Amino acid sequence: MPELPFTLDQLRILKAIAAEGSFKKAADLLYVTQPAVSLQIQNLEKQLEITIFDRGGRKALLTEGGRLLLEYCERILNQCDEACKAIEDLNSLKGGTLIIGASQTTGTYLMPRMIGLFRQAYPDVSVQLKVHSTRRTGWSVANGQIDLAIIGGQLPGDLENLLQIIPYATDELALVLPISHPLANKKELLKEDLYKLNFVTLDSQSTTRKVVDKLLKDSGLEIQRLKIEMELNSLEAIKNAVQAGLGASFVPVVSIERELAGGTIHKARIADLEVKRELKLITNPSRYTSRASQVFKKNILPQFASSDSPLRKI
Amino acid sequence: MPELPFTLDQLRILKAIAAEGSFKKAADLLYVTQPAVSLQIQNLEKQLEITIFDRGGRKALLTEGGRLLLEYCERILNQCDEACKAIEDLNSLKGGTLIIGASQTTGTYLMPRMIGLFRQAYPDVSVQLKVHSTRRTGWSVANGQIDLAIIGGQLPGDLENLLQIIPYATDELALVLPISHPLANKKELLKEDLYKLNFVTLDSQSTTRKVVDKLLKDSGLEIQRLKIEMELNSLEAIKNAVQAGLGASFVPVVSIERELAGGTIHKARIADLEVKRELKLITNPSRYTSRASQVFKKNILPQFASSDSPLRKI
DNA sequence: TAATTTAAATAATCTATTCTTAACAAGAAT
DNA sequence: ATTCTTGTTAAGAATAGATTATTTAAATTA
Repeated sequence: MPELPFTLDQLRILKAIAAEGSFKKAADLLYVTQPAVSLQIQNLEKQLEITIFDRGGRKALLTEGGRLLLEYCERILNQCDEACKAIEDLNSLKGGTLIIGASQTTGTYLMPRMIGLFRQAYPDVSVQLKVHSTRRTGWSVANGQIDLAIIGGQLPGDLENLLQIIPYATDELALVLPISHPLANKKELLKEDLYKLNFVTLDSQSTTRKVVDKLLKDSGLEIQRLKIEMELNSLEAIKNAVQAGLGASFVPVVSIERELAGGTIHKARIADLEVKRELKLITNPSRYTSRASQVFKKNILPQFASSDSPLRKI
Repeated sequence: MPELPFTLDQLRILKAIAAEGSFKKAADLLYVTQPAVSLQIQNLEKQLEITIFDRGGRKALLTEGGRLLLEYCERILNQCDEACKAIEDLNSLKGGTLIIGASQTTGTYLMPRMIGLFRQAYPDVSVQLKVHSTRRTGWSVANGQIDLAIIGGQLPGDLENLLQIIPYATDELALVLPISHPLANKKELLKEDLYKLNFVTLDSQSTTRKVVDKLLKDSGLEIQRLKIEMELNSLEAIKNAVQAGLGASFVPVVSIERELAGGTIHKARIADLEVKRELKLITNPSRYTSRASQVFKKNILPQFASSDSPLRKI
């Protein structure tokens, strides 16, 4: 290794001697014996080919070269201290960045509350939320652009092997009706009743739409027989449409908490059908897991998958 | 010794890996084996309690903590490089300061030319000239405020033991007369002639004045019989007075080179008297001698004590 | 899918640094 | 003069760090 002309230890000794004006006191300060200090300074002087201290008089005084070196020395040691502090902050979550991925739905209704809770606990960690399709989110986790993500859809097969996929909670896709709708009075509906409804849905590219279609199909419904009044591109739009009496829809329960509490929308129960999807936590097992990421996973996520939450814990 | 969480070598390795994207290449770059690199990074990660590199993929990629550390790392290493350069410059006389002491006379007539020569050779070394009394100059050398000095007077006894005093050159104190003076025509004068002259002298506190008085006394002259027309406080004033025909004076030859060359003043020869003093170089043997000081002493001084100079070399 | 290649981790050994203790020298204080 | 303090020198001990050899894991190639 092409040698550096000094070590940090030597610089620390230099600084201590300069401050104390004595080799002995510097040695005490650094908890080493005095010869160790002498030797290190001698090495330093030999390597730099300068004299650093005048040892003649009562005190050890810096020479011109010594003063010059000391200036740099202090700057270097300060930078070292700062580096240590920054790393400590990172370790104790007083700094750093956590990048979270989510789909449109979870990103809109779930993540804001989670992130709020996290930042309440760790206000010095900055959090970025990246809302993308399930597919793109998966890839971002795979190549490290995202620390962790929660997705509701199905990942492409090749990604499933690369990523760690942990079932996290069950998200019910509730059938909602306008409160004025005739069927809103019935205690329980049956699958058959769905054919009588007019639906307002997300557009067919949307993950949630695909999930709903698949689940309905899997449960034996003929989805082409369902009447779709209109396709909208956001859950908010759909909720407004439903509330305005334009039709029914399957929407994630997380998205209608406020409306249910306010009684502005009706959530129907279907006796012979339960439409639900699994929300999955995905991480990249082959990558470094930041402290912030670990904490988020361990402390924040469980609070949103408890029994009193609209999400059912698995 | 309370340990630092990292060494400069570790930082250099970190930087190399970050630059090359590979432990192996970093090892080659630093002329060490790959395990040495691995071990050092492992130590670094252990000591800082962070993961620095993602070793999973094809390239070694920095984690968030790694990037953070790298930033400081680069700053620290840059400072180290700068420190080395500054020290090198100092060693090669491309920097630094040389502080020279002198009495009024040498400071006025000798040092400016010496310093000029020195700065021609080493333009990057800044030179300070401190003109003080012999006594004060001596003390300044003793306590390190001055690197070296040339003095013409006598040092206090206690300083003589502390300092290294090297006879450097002989400075003749020439008797000068107005060119129109009757005695200016005589080839040689005798001591006795001095009693016939009117003198213009420096005031009695001046070192040069004291030296002249002492030398004349020692040579058997009755100095109280010498007629002093007036006392002035600078050699320039005296020279002007002599040239104006107001009287004679003993002045250092270094101070009248120009006048002699121009024929505006007459330097008399006294057959049975030689008034001369020794110019001495004083340094502090118990102190660090700067490179600039060494060079000044070795290369510059001799040029001013050569045979063709008004100063006679010893 | 197996085989080859490449990079990094691990383990054992050895070297070299750097510390400590001890003895010594030089100044300052008593 | 001698006593105390401070720094240097020298020799032995402890430790950190490097090397070689081997293993593991991932990626490229056949």
